[in-house]
Amino acid sequence: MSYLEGTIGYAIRRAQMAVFDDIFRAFGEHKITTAEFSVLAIVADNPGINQADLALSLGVERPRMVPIINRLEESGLASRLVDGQDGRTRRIHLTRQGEKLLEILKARFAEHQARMLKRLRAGTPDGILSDLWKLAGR
Amino acid sequence: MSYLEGTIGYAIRRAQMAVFDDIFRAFGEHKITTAEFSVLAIVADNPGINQADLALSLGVERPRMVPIINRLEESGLASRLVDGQDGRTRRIHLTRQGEKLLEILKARFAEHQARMLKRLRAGTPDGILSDLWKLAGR
DNA sequence: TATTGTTATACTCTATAACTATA
DNA sequence: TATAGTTATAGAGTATAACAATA
Repeated sequence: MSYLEGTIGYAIRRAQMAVFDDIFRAFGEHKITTAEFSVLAIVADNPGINQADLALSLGVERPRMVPIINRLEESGLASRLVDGQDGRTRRIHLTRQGEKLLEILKARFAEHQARMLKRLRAGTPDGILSDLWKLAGR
Repeated sequence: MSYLEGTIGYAIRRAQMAVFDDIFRAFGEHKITTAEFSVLAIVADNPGINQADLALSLGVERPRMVPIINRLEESGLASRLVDGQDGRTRRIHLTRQGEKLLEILKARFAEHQARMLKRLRAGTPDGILSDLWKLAGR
């Protein structure tokens, strides 16, 4: 094992590349990014959440939300609703179509996660580095 | 734990964000990116490696190497040497300065990795998800 | 003054395709 | 034809700063 392969930083990067690749393939024809999927999932669990809180949940800055929610809105998956009490905040909800798509994506995601857990079960358990490299597909 | 927090994909993204953040802070005033550090480390272990093989090692496309090695060369950390036998390939070597900086960065990196391993040892061991969230700092 | 959402801007990371020089 | 490196280009993803509307 090279120096780099013994570092958590490098191993986690390679693992994330492989995991995200598998998710993207799992979503297939729906062409939904992991960021969009995350927003759909959070909104489903927190109907009416605003964009600032969404950004906080995802650990990104507020402006990041604008293009993501724009695209979800344009695709008819989510909607912005101006709050009755506070005209500044937009409350995000899933449309019926968004809820339906999320169910499909969650099923695909479950298959993906099962594949990843299967990789982890392969070989002998041996700590985080070994786990990360298993996720990376090695 | 929310639906998203139970997914490997989301946990690994948050973990990578936290790990890379810690590395960047560890490198501090040297302002070296993880990609540059990776190249320095691979070249140190494989003096004379060419750019195509570097790209292969890192799992990125060849054009990615150009700006990275440009910057290392401009900073006086690495050098391109046209191969004597094959005029197409450039053999990458570290300069004395590059070797010296790499030693410093490796020391900083060791402290970083110790911090990460300390996080992993916190609490009860409970599989990859728990490990990833520990890396993420939660 | 402070906050929500937005716009403007820029920078990094990344890939693909096409080019050049060599083989 | 094929390969190594490069250039050109484009598209994500991200952040910061400044703005408009609202509180």
